[in-house]
Amino acid sequence: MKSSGTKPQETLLRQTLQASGHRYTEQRAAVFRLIARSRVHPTAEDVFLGVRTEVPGISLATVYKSLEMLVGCGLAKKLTPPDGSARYCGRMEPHHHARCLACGGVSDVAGELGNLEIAALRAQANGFYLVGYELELTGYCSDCAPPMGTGAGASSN
Amino acid sequence: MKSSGTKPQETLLRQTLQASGHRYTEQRAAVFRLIARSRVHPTAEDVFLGVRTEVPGISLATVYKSLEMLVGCGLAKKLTPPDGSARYCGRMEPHHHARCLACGGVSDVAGELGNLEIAALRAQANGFYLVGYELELTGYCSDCAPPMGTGAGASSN
DNA sequence: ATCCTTGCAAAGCATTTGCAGTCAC
DNA sequence: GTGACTGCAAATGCTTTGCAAGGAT
Repeated sequence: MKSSGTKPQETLLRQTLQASGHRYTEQRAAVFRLIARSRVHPTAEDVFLGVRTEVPGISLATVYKSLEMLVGCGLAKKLTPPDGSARYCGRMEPHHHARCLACGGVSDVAGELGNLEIAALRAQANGFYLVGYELELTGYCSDCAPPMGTGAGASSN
Repeated sequence: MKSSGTKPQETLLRQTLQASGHRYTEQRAAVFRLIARSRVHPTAEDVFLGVRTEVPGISLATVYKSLEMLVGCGLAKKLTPPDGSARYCGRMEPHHHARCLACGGVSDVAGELGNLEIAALRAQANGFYLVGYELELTGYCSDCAPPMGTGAGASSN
């Protein structure tokens, strides 16, 4: 195995923090590592519990502050389910989110909207300057059976 | 002008409530009317303040209960911005939501995802049974200038 | 040495809940 | 008449904040 003294991920964090006038700390690094690695969109509390194994003394307030700072720097994204607490996403490649109506879990779906679709949206969104988008799919994950004979249909609101 | 003693909107509400085993009350009707008519995605508090002009004695708790019930019946939709409080949407035609990064306002954008796009999502969402979706656009509304020379780009996460 | 960050505990909000009286059915 | 709904107020739970001590640059 090859080990480099400094992981590229850490370098990215250092540089991004510096660029936005923030300092690199053990706590922020640990929070970043955890959400970047996680695939389950942890809540702030999840991150807190997870990070405590690496940084035993960290406080929940620090986790909140770190998460918001990462979001501000573009290193994480905040998901806000209609129920319960906010969830964070550290994988920054373009993808959508699929939320299960039964178990509440949120999983990632690869892909992004096509250019035609985007162009159509721009045209419709009269006068709105489009910067980004967030597509959340709702339905039932493979572990949760749909409530029988549901007519397959996808409706926006 | 032609006036019918009972408005079609009220009938819809009555029937939907009955169908799901709930009762028709003045408070619920007022809440429903307000969000069905509103174009600004009011918060629970907004609804509370607005409905009080029609039903002076209504309480905030009742507004919350009514809103959640309407969402449960499919007569309203709940939007959960990453900041602040939940917003409700009573216009049920397919459309997207555009949230302004400057003023925080949410406006509607007509349209729905194309069938090709949906099919692609289904294919990607391996094992996920798709029921619906919610597309939120982020950017700057016509009243708020974008922070100058921003490279036009739309990125999902 | 400077000033940003941390950790703690308390505060702040939005939302929910328990309960007795009231109302729709 | 019965059971659901309302209004009130207290409770809950997530998130934020103030401040003194500690750490990064």
